[in-house]
This record gives sequence, C-alpha cells and structure tokens, in this order.
Amino acid sequence: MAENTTPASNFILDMVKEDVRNLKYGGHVETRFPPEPNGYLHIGHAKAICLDFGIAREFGGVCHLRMDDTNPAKEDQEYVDAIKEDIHWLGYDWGDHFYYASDFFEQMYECAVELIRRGKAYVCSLTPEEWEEYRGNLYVAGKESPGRSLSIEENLDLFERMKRGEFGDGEKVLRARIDMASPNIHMRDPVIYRIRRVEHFRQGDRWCIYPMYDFAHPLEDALEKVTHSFCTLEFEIHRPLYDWVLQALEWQDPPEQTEFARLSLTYTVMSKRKLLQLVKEKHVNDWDDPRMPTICGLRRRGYTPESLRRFSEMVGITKFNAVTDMALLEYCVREDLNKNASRYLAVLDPVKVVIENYPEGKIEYLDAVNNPELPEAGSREVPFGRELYIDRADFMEEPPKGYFRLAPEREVRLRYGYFIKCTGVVKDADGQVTELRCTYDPETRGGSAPDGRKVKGTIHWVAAATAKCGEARLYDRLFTVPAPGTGDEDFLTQLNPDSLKKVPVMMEPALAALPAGTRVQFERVGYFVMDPDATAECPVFNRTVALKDSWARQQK
RNA sequence: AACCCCGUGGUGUAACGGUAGCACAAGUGGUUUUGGUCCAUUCAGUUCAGGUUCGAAUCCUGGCGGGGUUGCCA
Repeated sequence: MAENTTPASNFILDMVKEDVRNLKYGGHVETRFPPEPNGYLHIGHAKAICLDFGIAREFGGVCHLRMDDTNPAKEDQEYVDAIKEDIHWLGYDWGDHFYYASDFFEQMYECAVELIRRGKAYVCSLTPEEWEEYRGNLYVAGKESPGRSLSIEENLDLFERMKRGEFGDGEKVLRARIDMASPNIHMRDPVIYRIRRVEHFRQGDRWCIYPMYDFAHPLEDALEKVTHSFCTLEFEIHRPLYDWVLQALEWQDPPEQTEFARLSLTYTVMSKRKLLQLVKEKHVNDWDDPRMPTICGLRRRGYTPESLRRFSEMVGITKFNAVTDMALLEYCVREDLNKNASRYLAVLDPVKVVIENYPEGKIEYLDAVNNPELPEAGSREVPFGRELYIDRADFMEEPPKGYFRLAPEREVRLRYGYFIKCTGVVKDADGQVTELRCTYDPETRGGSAPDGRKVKGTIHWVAAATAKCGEARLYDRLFTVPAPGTGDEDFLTQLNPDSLKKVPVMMEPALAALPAGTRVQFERVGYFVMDPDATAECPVFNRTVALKDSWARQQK
C-alpha cells in the first residue's frame, strides 16, 4: 500500500472533510475507481486512482475497484488483468472490494422494472434516425416519443419481451421519462437499456439487453454503498441524470458525484483512440512501449510508483482544464531516482583511450561509491587498465570556451580513477577520431592530486579489457510539440522522429550483472532501467530521463 | 445560437472576506571527484468593468476568454 502521502489540499478533500464532519453517510467514506476494461490505464488514470484511493485512505474508508463492463462489444479479460496489475504496481489495493458492473445486471434489471412501475420509464420503438428528430437539438426542444403514452402494463410487457429476446438489436429501447424540453439533452428521455446481441466476456449470452452508463453507474455506486463518486469533467452534464435515477427509486443516502479535470500533458496524447492508433499503426511497439503515457509504458521506461504518486499530488485536483508540462513529470522521477538510483559507469558512443605510461596487461580495482546520496548503498570495485573507453562527447580537439572535458594537452579526472592528460589523437582517413593517446599521473589514484592541483572536468570511463557491451535505448518525448494534434487528425505528423535512439553502450562489469528492473544512473548521461527484454548476452537499458545538463542548455 | 462548468506568474497549484504562497520552468551565484545533486538568489500573477464591504483572488452583476453537451460508448 502506498504509504503516508497526505493528499495535497483540494476542493474534493475539503468537501469530503465537510461531509465527514457533518456525519453525512454516518461519517463513512467509500470511493471507487471504475474503469471500463477496454484498454490500458494511462497516467491520467493514475491521477484518478491516487484521488479515489487516496481520499478513501485519508478518511479510513475503502476504495472499490470496479470493472464497468456494461458494453459487451468493447471489453475483455485481458484488460481486467492489466488494470489490476497496474493499480497494484502503483501501490494501491482494494481489499475484497472488487466488482464487475455486470454482476449487478439482475438488480439493475429489477430497478428498471421498478421505474416502469412508477411510470418513470417506457419502451420506445423509434429508430435512431427518428429519434434524432424527436430529440430536438441544443436550441430546439424535443417532442414526446409515442412510447410515452403506453400504459405501465404495456411497458412492463414490452420490456420483459426485450429481455427475452423477442426483438432485434436496436428495435426497441427503454427510456427514462424525464423532460423532452430540458436544456440538458441528457435529460430528454435518455436511453437506459438497449438490445445488443453480443457475447459478454463474463456473462456470455445470458443477456441481450444491456444498461447504459447513465443508468448503470449510479446504481453500481449505490449498490456497492459508495458514498463519494469522483469522475472527470465531461460527466458533469450527466450528474442531473445520475441524481434522477437514484431519486426516482427513492434511494436512501444516495452517493454523490463530483467532477474534476482530467489530466493533460504536453508532448504526448492521452485519448484512448489516439493511443490505440499509435499502437495499431506501429508508431510505437505496443501499449507498454516506453514512450507511451500508459502506466505499463512508464513502468517499462523506468518510472517508479512513488514518482507517479508524487506527480499526481503535485498536479492537484481542480475543475480547470489545465495542461501540465511534461517537465513536471520528469522532475518527479528525477527527484525519486536521484535519491534511490545507484550510479554506474557506462560509455555511449565509445572512443578508445590508451594510457601510454600504464603497464600493459595490468588490471587494478578502484573503489567507487554506489550512491553519494545514500551511503548505506555501499561501494564496489571498478576495474581499471591501460586501455579504456570514454564517451566521444567527452573529448574535443578544439574545445570551445567553457568546455571542461578532455582536449589535447589538457588534464581531466577519470571518475574514481586517475588524472589523465591527452598527448595525441589518432584519426582514420575521414578525420574521425579513433583513438586517444594519454598519460596518467600515478600519484592521483582515487582522483585527487597530492600536490593539490585541480582539474575542471571529471569524465566517466570503462576499462576495455573487462567492458561488457550492451544496448542503450535513449527514449525521448513522443511528440515535438507541446500540444500534438490540436488541429486534430494531423497529430501523427508531429511525432518526434528521434523519440527512440538505440546506441551501443560499454558498461562496467557490475552494471551488466544487475537484475531486470533495477534503476540506475549512468553518470553524466541519465537515469536508466534494465529492460525486461535484456538478456545476459546483451544487457539492454532504457533511459528513463536525461540528467539536467547545463552545458547542453548553454550550447543552445 | 441554448444550457452547464471554468479563468491566480511561462506552467501547475494554494490562500475562514484580512500580508497573494508553494512547486516546475527559466536566469544568476556558491558547494561538489557526475556540467548531476545540494544551497542561495532573481524574474514573474489574481481576465476586464462595475457593485457590496473598513477590507475582495474570494461575494453580486455584466463583458471577454476557455472547455463541455445534440451515442442505442464510457
């Protein structure tokens, strides 16, 4: 269970606090997270999960997990399992309050019958096309369906026959009898049951009529004895109907729905349709591609549950349609990983360095601290030898002003190692640097000079003789613009072509031996996580997020 | 055009009707065996116009701006 985080102040917290103080619902708080199992959870869901589970915990209640499976055409067990896994991974648990909306179909049916008995629902035989006309529109009131004048007995009979399967799909619907002139179109006799002969992934063909969300949801909440029902802003206009259903059935202590703004993030997309399109058209590898904003994608990218919870807390809960900067999410994972990730030496785009005055064949072991922020993480030994690799970016033949790293005749420190000075550059026919000749100062073992002289730069390195070669996947933002596809359909044209670069990486031995999922920092490069696909022969690391680099920023 | 919701630094978010604060981003300086971290510091805000009030980001009216709603999806 996610520990201790007291939710940041927000209007929902205040409201619930007030309800508890007034002993509404006897002072109990029961919430629910009700995903439809038709896709994978994303970071936007994480925000809702943190709210739903967080509020329940704050007030000593339970948050239910409910699969809102009222539309058999779209749902599947695969998604149920993935959703459960992601919520647990985030650090939340629903105890024994796991439900399927479809387990309530019988009660919902009874409620619909009761509505008919009370004259508050009727069977409508209008076709969808006809209804378009009857419904009116935003500016024009609707007119009454002929079904409205049926007797209660006729409606009871028709609905019973709908259930028995006497009518074809779409031939009839059950409507709530509310107000055809309401300015809120959802109150113009909304459909509450439709006929749909599709096999339900759990109910099979037991039912051919299925309740609509607007009817089912308040009943699900009420039947589970939920007190506070949080959802996103687009359901705001449905709330009168939510309340109407429970009031029409004279439900005691009905739950109350409260809406908050869904999460929007820069440089990515959150809509299920667009995410699905990215997967289907192979712009990404799958739902768990590390570039995806899905929870499984972020997990694979190396994001921690803690960082996602912290992010949810920082974005807050409001009714304002905000767009949160991706930089905040990146900050949250850096904040966590900086404290907890061990540091290792790894070299991307390696260039060989030969230390001319170091004995051939000699290997010595140097002490390296695993995490300067966390002394209890201990230390390890790093092998050092005459031939090393350093990152190509750590050498410049003609260094510009302000460049602190290796250059001809310049001395730098090898982290945990020695001071070395570059004495020669070897190039191939194209002028590409293939090897650097250096000398080292034996007096500077461990990285400090007895004579007190300083160097400006410290670079990372690995010994060639013991280096393990693997692959580093450098993931970047999925889109090049803060708000992809605002013009809509064109969002794919704004995909970042550099969102994934695979480069060979030379690693110190201890790094290659880490178990999958371990999060580390490659010094001076970024935070990485070992990919689940990694093998002993080829360790694969995904870059979670780059280190801040003031030098790179300066250059721009 | 109808109804509903929402407007606080570049971004996100706080503030019983009583000193507009925090974080991210950006800039500067310092510490540092990671150009990381850390520390210090700067920049920058209540959409507008009226009204109520001793006092308004907060309450009222209107304007402006943004979002939502016309599925037998959720």
